[in-house]
Amino acid sequence: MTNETTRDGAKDGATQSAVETAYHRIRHLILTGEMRSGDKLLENQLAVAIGVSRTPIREALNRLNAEGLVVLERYRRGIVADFSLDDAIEIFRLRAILEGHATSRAATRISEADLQRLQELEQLMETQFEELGWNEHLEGFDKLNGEFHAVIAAAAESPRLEKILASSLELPASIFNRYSEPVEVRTRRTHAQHREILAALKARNPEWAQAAMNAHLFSLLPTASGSLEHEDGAK
Amino acid sequence: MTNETTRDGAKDGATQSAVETAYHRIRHLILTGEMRSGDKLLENQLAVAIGVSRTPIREALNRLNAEGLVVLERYRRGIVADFSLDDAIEIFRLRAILEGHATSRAATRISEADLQRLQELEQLMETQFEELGWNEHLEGFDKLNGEFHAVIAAAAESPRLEKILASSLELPASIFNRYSEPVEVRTRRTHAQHREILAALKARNPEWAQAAMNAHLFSLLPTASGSLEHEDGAK
DNA sequence: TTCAGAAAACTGGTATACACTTTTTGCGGT
DNA sequence: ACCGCAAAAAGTGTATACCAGTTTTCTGAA
Repeated sequence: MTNETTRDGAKDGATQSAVETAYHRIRHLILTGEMRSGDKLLENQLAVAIGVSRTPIREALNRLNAEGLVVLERYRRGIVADFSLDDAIEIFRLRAILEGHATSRAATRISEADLQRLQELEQLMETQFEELGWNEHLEGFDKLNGEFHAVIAAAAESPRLEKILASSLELPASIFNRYSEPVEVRTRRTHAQHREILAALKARNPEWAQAAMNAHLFSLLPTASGSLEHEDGAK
Repeated sequence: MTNETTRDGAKDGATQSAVETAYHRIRHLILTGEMRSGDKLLENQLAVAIGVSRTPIREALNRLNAEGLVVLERYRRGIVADFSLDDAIEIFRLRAILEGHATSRAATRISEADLQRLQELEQLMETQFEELGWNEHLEGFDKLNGEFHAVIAAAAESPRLEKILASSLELPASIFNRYSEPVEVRTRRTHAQHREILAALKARNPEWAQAAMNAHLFSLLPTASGSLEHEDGAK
C-alpha cells in the first residue's frame, strides 16, 4: 500500500519499528487471505519482501504464533495456521462470552463521541453495501466492521479484555467465509443487529446490549449455538 | 539452579530452547516476587545471569510483555509490571467469567483420571496445610493450586480458552496477597470451595460447577464482586 | 515406484557492530 | 543545597555474519 521501497518512509511523526512493520504486514497477508492455510513463511524471503532483516521478522512471527495465526515448530519453517470448523466454533463461542461482557460494560461507560462514531461506521457500512453490492463491498466492510467492534471493546474500559479480543480471537476472513452462511443471507441481518446493539448502547441498557451482541455473534456461525443456555446457570 | 556453565546441559530427552529457559526463569522471578514491580530488566544482565545471549532474552521479554507481566517501551529498559487494585479486580473478573465457563464445560467432559487427580491435589493441599501451618505452606500450595486450576482448564477442551487463562490472566503472588484477604481467613474457605467444585464436577453438573468456581474466584478478591449480576441478563 | 543416503535449505542461537534514545553524570550558575 | 543543561554513559533496536542442529529436497540405486 505504501510506496516505500526500502524501509520506513513515513514522513509522519512516529516511525514504526521494524517489528511492527513486519508484524502488521504479515498479519494482513494472513487475515485478508493473501496467504492461505499451510503456506510457508520463510524468514529470509519475508525479510527481503518487507525490507528488514531476519531479526524483526522472527519477532513478528513469534507474536503471530502466540496469537494463533502462525504455527511454529522448532527447526521447522513457519506455516500459516489452519482453522477447522471446531476452531471457528471455539473462537466464536469465546468471542460471544467476552464481547458480550464487553458490550455490557460499554453500555454504562461509552462516551457520546464513541456512540456517534459507531452510528457513523454503521452508516458507512450500509451505504457502501448499497453502492457496491454484495461481493465488492467486502474489503472495506471488514475494516469498518472491525472498527465497530473495536470501539465497543475499547469502551468497556477493561484493557486486558480489549487485548484478548484483539489478539487471541481473530479468524482470517477467508476461513470465516468458508464456515459462515453466504454473504447474501447474513449481510442484511448484520446491519439490523448492529443497529440493535447501537440502540441498546444508546439506551444504556447493559443486559440488552449484551444480549444483542451475543445474538449477533452466534448468528454469524450458526453451528456455534447451544452454549449460551449454560451461561445463565450462574444465577 | 541447574549446574550448567555454558549452554543446556540437560541430558534429558528434549533440551529446552534458550527462549523457553529464559522465559520460565524470568517469569518465575516475577510471579514469586523475587523481582518486584518497577524492578529493571536489563537484557545484558539477564543474558549473563541466565547464560544465554541477548537474542532469546529479548524474545522472552516480549512474551512476558504480551502477557502483561513486563512493561516494554521502545528504547526504554523493561521493568516488572505494576498491578493496581483495579488491575487485580479486572483480572479476577475475567478469570471468573472464563474459568467459570471452563468449569462448566469441564463438568461434562472431564475424565475419571483427572477427577482422581483433582481429589489428590486437594488432599495434598489440605495435609500440607495441616502440617506446615499458615505461612510456610504457601510455596507448595501455589504450585498445587495452580495445577488444580490448570487441570480443570485443560478438561474444558478449549485450547484457546486454556491458553488465555494460562497466559493473560496471571497475577504475581505478592500482588495477590496485597489485595486479597489475609491467608488465615481465606485458606479454610478455599479448601471448602475446592471440595465443592470437585463435587459439582463429579456430579457432572455444569451449572453447579460454574457457580462454585465463580463463588470461589470472587471470594478471593471481595472487591471484585457486583458484576456477575450482569452475566445472566443474557437469558 | 520406492527408498536410503547425500546435499541443500532453514531455523535457533551466538557474537559483534552501530544508530538512535534514554538515563545518568557532572558542571556552572544561582 | 538546588536547578538546568550539556556531555558522557548506558541501553535498546536492527543489521550482519556465522555455525550447529534439523528438516526438507534431491538424487540415484534397487
